[in-house]
Amino acid sequence: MSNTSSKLTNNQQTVLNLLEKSKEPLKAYAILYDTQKKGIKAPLQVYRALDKLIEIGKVHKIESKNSYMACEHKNCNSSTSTSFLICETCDQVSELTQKNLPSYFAKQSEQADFKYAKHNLEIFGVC
Amino acid sequence: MSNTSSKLTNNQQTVLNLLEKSKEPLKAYAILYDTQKKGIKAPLQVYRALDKLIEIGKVHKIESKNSYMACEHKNCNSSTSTSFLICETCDQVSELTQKNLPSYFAKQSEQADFKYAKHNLEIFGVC
DNA sequence: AAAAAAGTGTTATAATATAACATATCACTT
DNA sequence: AAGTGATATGTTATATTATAACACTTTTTT
Repeated sequence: MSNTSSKLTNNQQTVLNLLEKSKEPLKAYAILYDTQKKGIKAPLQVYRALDKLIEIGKVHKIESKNSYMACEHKNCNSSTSTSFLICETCDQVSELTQKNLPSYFAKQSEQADFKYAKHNLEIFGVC
Repeated sequence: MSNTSSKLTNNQQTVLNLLEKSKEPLKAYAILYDTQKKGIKAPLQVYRALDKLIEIGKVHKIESKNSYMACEHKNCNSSTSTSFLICETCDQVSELTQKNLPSYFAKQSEQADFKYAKHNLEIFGVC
């Protein structure tokens, strides 16, 4: 079965629903706490759901915060590059949607003899 | 005393020396292990040294790898933005030195009604 | 020398994440 | 519809990463 059409399992859907309702990124153990009533009982169940959701591009990890957020883009189905705007005042995170970032970074990388594959960009500031 | 002229303490110098010798970024507990002969015995000693070194800009954290590396730039004394080229083949990490990245990101951010302050960029590929 | 600031050493513990394994479910082929 | 392989689950235990708290020491400034 291809990733892009995969139906989510119960645990995956439970975690995704929670993340989609949240205004800020959530930490794994916060997700665990908030999904206990839905039958998720152990960290591994959360991490496994997150792994899959990240793999299919529905969720991104914000590395500098060890937090996870639902992808804001409709029908996203890739888990490659990510670009975030992280508000240091209100903790909200939004995605920067710049189609040309990869090519820009590819060019910059090339000047350093480096072959660009993907990136993670975290911009901090105030929204 | 100003940060820029601060002499390092023994623990700080020990950790910095190790990072400067290393070809790849090191994890905190690897640093701990490698500095035991120099008298560093507990995780906190490592983390405290790292905190200070990061604060004065001598060390950067690579968030996606929970690893730390010495800054490659001479006389670096700031701990603001960081930009890395991370080789997925050999695990080496180098810093991208692009003076114009901050202004580029500031411009991109502005288009999303976001006030840029600093950034962390991690580019993955092959060196 | 006194006071303030920064760093140390130590123990304990918090927070984040994965290993291992037995079982169950899914979805495709025949 | 049964067999098969891939994927997901539930569970316990444990690994990895990082900080809290506290008494003490050293350094810097006054």
